Amino acid sequence: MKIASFNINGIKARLPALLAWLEEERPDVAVLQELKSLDENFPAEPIQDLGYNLETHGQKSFNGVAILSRFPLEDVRRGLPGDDDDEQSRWIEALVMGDGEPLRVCGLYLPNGNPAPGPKFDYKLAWMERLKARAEALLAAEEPAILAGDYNVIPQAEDCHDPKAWQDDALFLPESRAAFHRLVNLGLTDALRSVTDAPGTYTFWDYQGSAWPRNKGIRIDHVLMTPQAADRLEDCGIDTHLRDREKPSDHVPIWVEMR
DNA sequence: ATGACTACGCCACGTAGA
Repeated sequence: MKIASFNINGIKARLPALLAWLEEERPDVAVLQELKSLDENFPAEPIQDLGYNLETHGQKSFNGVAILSRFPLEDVRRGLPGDDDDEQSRWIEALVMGDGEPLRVCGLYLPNGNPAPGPKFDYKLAWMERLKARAEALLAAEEPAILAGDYNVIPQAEDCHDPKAWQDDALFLPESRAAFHRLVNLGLTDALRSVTDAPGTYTFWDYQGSAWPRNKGIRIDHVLMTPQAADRLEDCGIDTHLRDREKPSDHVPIWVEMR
């Protein structure tokens, strides 16, 4: 089973690119971020026509997450628990009912947090505390689960082209990295780092300043797995080639192959 | 270097992204 995460930076602007990628790579499950669309405006039909069940959690203009699956989805939950006043659409999860044991797939779009310090950074750190609480519950269940998405955190210096350029950024500040490591240290596996320790492995390149041709990227899209899911991990990769296409997202997909 | 992209939305230029 192949599960992928892709920050598409606008479903309306990116539909052709998304459909082409789905047809080529044929992930069994995909979580999407930055839909920037209300659910009622989401172009569901062309995606369903490719054989995907679809669950969205959108909002106007910003944010927005979705799960696509060739298998039936059950127990779909929208919104990260822990703050009933949080109106930003950044979390969706569901049970993927494949051939074997059900797999819980969580799709997340973690807040950017800039400028830091400030209220947006406070929101980011509070959101990460809630994420940790949800992860603790998933781990306590001792079931296969993956948390995939745009984490907006550069975990370590080797995950960015120029650490100095990012040292004051909310994506790389010590508080953000510490919160990410507290999450992983609960007992989750960073899928990409379990298959390679190569530096220069990125998932995002800014549109500005020729960041892509100069490979001035950062690794901020991650797949974290509970032990029961990590035991089934066969491979993990990044579809870097999509960044070379017409009208690309500034992110590229990351995927895992599981038994 | 007062630069720099792209998507969105009360459709014009401000906000947000990272």
